[in-house]
Amino acid sequence: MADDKASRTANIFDVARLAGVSHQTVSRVLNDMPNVRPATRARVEQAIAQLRYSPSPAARALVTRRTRTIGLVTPGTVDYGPSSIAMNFNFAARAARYNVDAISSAQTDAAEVRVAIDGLLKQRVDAIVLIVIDAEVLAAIQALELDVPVVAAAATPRPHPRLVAIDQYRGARAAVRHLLESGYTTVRHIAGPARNPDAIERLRGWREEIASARAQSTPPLHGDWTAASGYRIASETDLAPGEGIFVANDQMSIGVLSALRERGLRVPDDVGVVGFDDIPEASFVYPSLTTVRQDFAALGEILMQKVLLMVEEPDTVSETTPLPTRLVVRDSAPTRS
Amino acid sequence: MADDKASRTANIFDVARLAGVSHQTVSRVLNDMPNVRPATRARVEQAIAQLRYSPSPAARALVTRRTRTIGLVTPGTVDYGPSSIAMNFNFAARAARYNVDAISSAQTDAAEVRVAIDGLLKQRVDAIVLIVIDAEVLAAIQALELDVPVVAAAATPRPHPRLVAIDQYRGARAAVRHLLESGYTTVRHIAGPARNPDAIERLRGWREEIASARAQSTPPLHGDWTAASGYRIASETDLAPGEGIFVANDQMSIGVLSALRERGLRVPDDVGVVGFDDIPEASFVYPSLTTVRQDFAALGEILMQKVLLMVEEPDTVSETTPLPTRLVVRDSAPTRS
DNA sequence: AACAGGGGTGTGAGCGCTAACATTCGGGCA
DNA sequence: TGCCCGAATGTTAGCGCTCACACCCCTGTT
Repeated sequence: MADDKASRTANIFDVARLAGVSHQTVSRVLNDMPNVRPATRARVEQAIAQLRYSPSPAARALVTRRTRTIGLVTPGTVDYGPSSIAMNFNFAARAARYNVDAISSAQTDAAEVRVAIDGLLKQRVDAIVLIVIDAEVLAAIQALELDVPVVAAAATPRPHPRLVAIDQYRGARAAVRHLLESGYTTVRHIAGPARNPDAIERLRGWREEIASARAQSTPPLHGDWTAASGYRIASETDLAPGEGIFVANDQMSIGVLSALRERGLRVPDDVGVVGFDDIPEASFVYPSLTTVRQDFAALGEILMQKVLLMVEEPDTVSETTPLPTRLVVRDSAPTRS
Repeated sequence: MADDKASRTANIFDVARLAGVSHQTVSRVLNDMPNVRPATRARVEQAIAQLRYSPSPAARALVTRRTRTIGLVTPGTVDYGPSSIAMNFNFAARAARYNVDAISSAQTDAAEVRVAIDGLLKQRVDAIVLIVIDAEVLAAIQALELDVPVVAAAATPRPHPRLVAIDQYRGARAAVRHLLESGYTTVRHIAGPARNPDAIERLRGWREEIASARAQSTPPLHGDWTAASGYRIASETDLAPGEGIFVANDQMSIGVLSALRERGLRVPDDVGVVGFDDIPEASFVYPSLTTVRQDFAALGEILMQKVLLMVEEPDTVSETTPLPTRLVVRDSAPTRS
């Protein structure tokens, strides 16, 4: 198996020599530049294949000052929503021939995330993507004015050029409206973390829908997205039969259903429950969960589109309209008039 | 904000000049080499801080031929187990000051994964980590003999130097034993995908425990890890009261519980159910799920340890003993004598 | 017939770092 | 006093690319 010279991997000069051209011509072929005769191009491509040559990203990055790598900061959890977004973003990035440098960071405070971002910057990523971070952390990062584009997946009351989101607000309103229209007297809200942007938007949607329906308002109860927190809150809270509960995600809903069961409150007869996300298990819990479905695949694509735009023509970047959601009605809050 | 010269980012020479030393001395400081006078080191460090200098990974990679980046191939799903492993590996990699180049790949066939791996190789990653891939795909990759270390998280009957795993086999045996000891006449198995290594080991554990207890054997039923598949299988299968069901993961268990409920089979009175993974929702489904807990955090660490070993001293790499699991008993299969 | 122009290709420099080697300097010892 | 040695530092040569520019040759125009 001994190649020419200690069988080190081929470089652009090896290819050039084999194809009988200069290294610059090889470079032109590699970068799809015009002004290369088809016959020459073919010879070069043949040489590339024969030597199993692939250009060194390091050498390229050194001179172009672009790494074709995007830094992705994911929350240090395995929650369905964030994980789905991350995964779909990964697909989209690959389709655009970008690499993803991923880093999981518990997003407890700005310092934590700052460290993660600094790590990515040291890698000279071309852009940074943040997934549903704490609202204050998000603000802190936005204020940083890094010299690399930063795009975040997070909901806000008004569209922002550097944010991409699913329409949590309208999704929440639809969920609450459904409960009210199904005859529940009012709707309580078991919310996500108080500073999570998506949680805030769901809460806002709930609050405004309650207000516009002139239903009785109650204070929101904040969980931490986990089933355990949903269970705890639903166990401790004073719930009247006839009320609906809008839970900010499906995992917490599972905890809520468990608590209601223990307390002898029947769902949907005594209490209606609507979740958010439509996790794959939502149809199979008992009772099956009415919930708000989000199109994470589309979000991943849009995230990447925005990244490309910010990297390539930062000036043209404008607000992105949040993606719509869809209410999926199941047994925990069936349609009744 | 105009710096000296068009405010391009500082390089090693800028630091050297500011500190009044040669660039090589700066390099020595950067790489923690000995033979630098403490006073000199301090001056250099001061200059680094003042210029906010950070060394270019591209330039480094170009000369050292190491990128300090590990390629991570994750399945293109958001399943709890693989996601947890990926996340914990990410933490461990960061702790070891390595970057993670992540790539999600639907692991349907070897070609698919091959493309993902080739992409990582083109990035010149120092090592590749594969997460619970199809067994045949795994074999195909192992056979490839890439010139980069490849470590996989996947269970096998016998330990392998390039694999790291949690002891699925013994976990499965414990689960099945628990059901038998609790009085169920025999235990059926709703397995994972037929070619998934972890699924295969869980199946093997089930089969051998059944055999050694001389309980009646039944054919395994293969799902695809989703609640929907668990539901479908449990709906279609002929189940006798008094039997236990060992389900290869918790999501499928949720589907199974749903199907049993519809069929009027009570859990645990008529049928006992044990899952695998101990997802955070396991305590909150109805009835709460007896399951096998895996220590994904530890697995992530061990994965990284193995990677480091393979990168730094490939010859000393030996088999790793699979990590133990823990049976968590809840209502779907309580302890009874 | 001379020349402008452009497609096709080659040459040289330099991106920012590390590795290898060269040099300096200050003792300790004969 | 001179020499040697090792610690501390400097110098030079690439790593493998792209960019800017130089060059060639053929065609079409005046």
